[in-house]
Amino acid sequence: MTELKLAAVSPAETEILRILWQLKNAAVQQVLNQLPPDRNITYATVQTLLRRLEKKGYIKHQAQGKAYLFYPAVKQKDVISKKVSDFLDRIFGGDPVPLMQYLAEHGKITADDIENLKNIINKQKTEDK
Amino acid sequence: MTELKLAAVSPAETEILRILWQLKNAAVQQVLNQLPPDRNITYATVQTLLRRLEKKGYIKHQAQGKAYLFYPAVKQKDVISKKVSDFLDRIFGGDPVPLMQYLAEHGKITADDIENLKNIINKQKTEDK
DNA sequence: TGATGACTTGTACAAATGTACGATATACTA
DNA sequence: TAGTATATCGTACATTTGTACAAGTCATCA
Repeated sequence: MTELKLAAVSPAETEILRILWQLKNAAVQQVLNQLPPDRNITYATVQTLLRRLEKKGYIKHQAQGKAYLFYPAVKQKDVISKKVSDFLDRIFGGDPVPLMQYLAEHGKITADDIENLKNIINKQKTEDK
Repeated sequence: MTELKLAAVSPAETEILRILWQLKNAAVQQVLNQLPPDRNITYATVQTLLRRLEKKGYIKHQAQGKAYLFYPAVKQKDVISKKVSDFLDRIFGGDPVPLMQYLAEHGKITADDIENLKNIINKQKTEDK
């Protein structure tokens, strides 16, 4: 249970962080390219977001020639954990079931996905923490 | 597909709105009581949040003696739809599966819940929009 | 070597957010 | 009817957030 004692990640920052996790590491430009086409945002803005994430301690960077290569400094799981739990509290009072339901109804979830979930929770019952 | 053309609901506002949906209608004090005990927030703050929600068009009120009785003016489904989809985009690039997975792993989901989900998606296949 | 272009740094700034105080109005009680 | 508790209203205010320009820097190419 690694507690995250860092300043909160804002929504826009989360978006950037997600891309960094995905690419492992990236320069400003690469992050920008990875954003959805309809996401109108400039190079400068992405840069600011990265700077802020670094200041908050979520990412680090290393020089790579002229540019900086940014990379995550925190475990994805920890950040997601906090984000999801906050989100759940706010919108469903903490109960995950309605969210699952919502996703099943509107989230392009397949029967296979459900099968996998079943396996996940079965495995957990086995481990029986 | 009712488009919500209202100003975005902030996280703190969402929390209040959720309680209003739950109680159908409530005065400031009742909303305050419904908040988690560890949620340190004053009467005045809840009041401000309610005022903002009303200004944004998400709730309305009617006088009830000295106090106001607030009640939702938008469908829960519409707000949740937008919130979840934004959240998903930011944190998982829009893919609902990782979130489902996360919930299954950490979300106190039971085998029965999964069974219900299966029914939901099966029914959808049937409707086959 | 000097210009070109890609980068970083410094800075800005309006709007949104979270939080709440003080003043005023009002219903109820003794 | 006067006092008390309870509400609303007007305001405030520090931060955070989203977004971005302009100036300075440095590697590379012609």
